[in-house]
Amino acid sequence: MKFVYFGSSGFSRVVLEELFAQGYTPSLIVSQPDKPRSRGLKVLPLEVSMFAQEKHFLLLKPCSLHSEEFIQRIKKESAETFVVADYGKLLPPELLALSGKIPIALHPSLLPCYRGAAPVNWALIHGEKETGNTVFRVREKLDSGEILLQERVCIAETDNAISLHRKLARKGADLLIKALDQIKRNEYMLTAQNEAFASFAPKLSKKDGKISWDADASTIRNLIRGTLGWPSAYTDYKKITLKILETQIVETTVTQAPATIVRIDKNGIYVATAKNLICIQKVQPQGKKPMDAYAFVLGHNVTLGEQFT
RNA sequence: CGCGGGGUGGAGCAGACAGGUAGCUCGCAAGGCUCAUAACCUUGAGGUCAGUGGUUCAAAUCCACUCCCCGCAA
Repeated sequence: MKFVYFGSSGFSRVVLEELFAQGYTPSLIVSQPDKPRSRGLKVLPLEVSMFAQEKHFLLLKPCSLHSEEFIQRIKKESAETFVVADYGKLLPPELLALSGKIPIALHPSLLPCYRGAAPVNWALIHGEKETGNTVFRVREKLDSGEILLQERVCIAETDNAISLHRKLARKGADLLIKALDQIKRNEYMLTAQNEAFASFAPKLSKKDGKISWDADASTIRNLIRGTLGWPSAYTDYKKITLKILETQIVETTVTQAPATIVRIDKNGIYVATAKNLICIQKVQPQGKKPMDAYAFVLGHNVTLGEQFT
């Protein structure tokens, strides 16, 4: 079936790779324009664009989805459907109208929960035990269209934002394929979302990664899991900003003030929280590569009783 | 030319400003102590100090250039 793929991020790239691996190749890929990113003002293509270039797919990177030129180009494509996965912009009605059959999108949450830009991160931050994928009909309003297919996915205790994104992207591709086959045969069911249960998972910002040691250990650990990759959870030790990458909870009675280092051994740095200890196992100091927390201790004379800020 | 940190035995760091024997905390190896241990004690191996050129009697250290890694910002 001929379809146009809209996507831009790393998550979207994995989905696209899976579709490609299983023989579902879009006739055209639409990604976002290259943007200056990373240090040094370099203009780099986004993940989906890079994949498209590697595989020599037709690729468009329109600045505006409303432009006459772009609309005409899509019209000419006369695709049977559109597949959207983390494109990052809403598709305007005049564009959606160009999809032969219904346009569909993949969203890595159990809609109507966690609509928006960062559903996977927020599910982890909230300590959810379960999330999922939803394939829905693209409507003008964000993540609000009728549901075609939905699949539940367990969140493991060891999952983090990176592993869960990857897991959901792979499973999501399978779900999209199922939906594409249904659309092809005109054998799909649309179920309206229950607006009463809708919730929103907004884009994260750097501030969201700041650790409050006043919270309990599991809340802190969930933040660390949910923000891994970007923006990452961080705290300050003396003048150094530390990203906290891996932790473990140690259930015990805490007598020291939150943020106090109460124990150090080869497993890492044990820090007091409002409830239980959290053992920091892996960190990344600013300007450095990720390292074992104990390695950081060795080089920086970390001592008991010191506090993170 | 967006801002900034960094590259020193296997790991993390000090030494650099005020050039002059390669240092610290670990790890590793061998031995000892111990009921025992990730504890303690002895001893040991392991470095062209990212690279190239320059200054100098002498460069990890000063100067110039190059390569690589990372944080912020976007």
